[in-house]
Amino acid sequence: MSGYAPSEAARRSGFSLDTLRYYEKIGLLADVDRTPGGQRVFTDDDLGWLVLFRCLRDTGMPIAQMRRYAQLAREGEHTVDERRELLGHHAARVEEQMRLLQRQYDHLREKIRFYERLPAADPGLEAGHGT
Amino acid sequence: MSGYAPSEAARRSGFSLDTLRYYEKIGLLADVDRTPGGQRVFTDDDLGWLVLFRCLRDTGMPIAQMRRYAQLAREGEHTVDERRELLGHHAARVEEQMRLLQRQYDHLREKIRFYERLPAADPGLEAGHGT
DNA sequence: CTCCAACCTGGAGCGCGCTCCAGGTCAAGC
DNA sequence: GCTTGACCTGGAGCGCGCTCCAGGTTGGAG
Repeated sequence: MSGYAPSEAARRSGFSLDTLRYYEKIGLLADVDRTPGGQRVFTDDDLGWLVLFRCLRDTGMPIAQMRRYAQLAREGEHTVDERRELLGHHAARVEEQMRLLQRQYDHLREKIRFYERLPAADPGLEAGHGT
Repeated sequence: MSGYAPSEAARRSGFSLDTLRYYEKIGLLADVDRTPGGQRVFTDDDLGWLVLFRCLRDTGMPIAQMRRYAQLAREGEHTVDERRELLGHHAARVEEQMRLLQRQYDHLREKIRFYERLPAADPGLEAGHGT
């Protein structure tokens, strides 16, 4: 149920092996278990963290902030408020990001609609900036 | 109506002066007008391009692809199909990007809801991976 | 005519998030 | 016991998209 080889953890998390090692090196993942010989063994808990990191990364959180979150979580219960605030602020930024993306997507779609009306079009419609 | 100093173009486009020069250097903006003394003068058409570049950039298009688009547009009418296709493919990627962002945002919100139920909570609810 | 802020060029440097490499170790299957 | 593929470490390198710098020029205001 628990105890995954590095390659298995990579497969399950979708991060590369190098990225997993990198995340440990910079302190995102801490205290990863080892075999007596020194090879990593990832737990379900580690995989849970990786799911979270993927979520935060995909929503554009810089690694420094993920590190801060992870450190707070390791410090224990008394950092709960700060963690909630950190995630809350991030969520607000993501909302803004989504609005911007939607707006620019609409622009893009409009531009494409312009092209789609062209085939039957009069030359002379060229509306600047590359049509 | 037309003919903006660099600083004015920067203000209007939201790109820095350095970025404007960089975009010209790499061939995104081509044939920017100059004063006899060599200083740039941006036209409304240039600003139109910059609006487009901002749209593409904000939606995650790599610069190399913007360059390709701009070059096609400069080559004339016969590249219209390819340009439409390029934008269409990009739009599809953007849609995927929006879906992912939404999904991860939902995850994030769920995590935050967990924190918001904590204040009145029993200790012992700590659900791993940093709560 | 003088001043000075805005502009020019070529090229180096940076911040981010990995990714790759060399040279060595570990461990499961035969 | 041997082989071999997965794994280890430390550190260098990379791709992207700018950003900054030095050292010099321009051009409008007074």
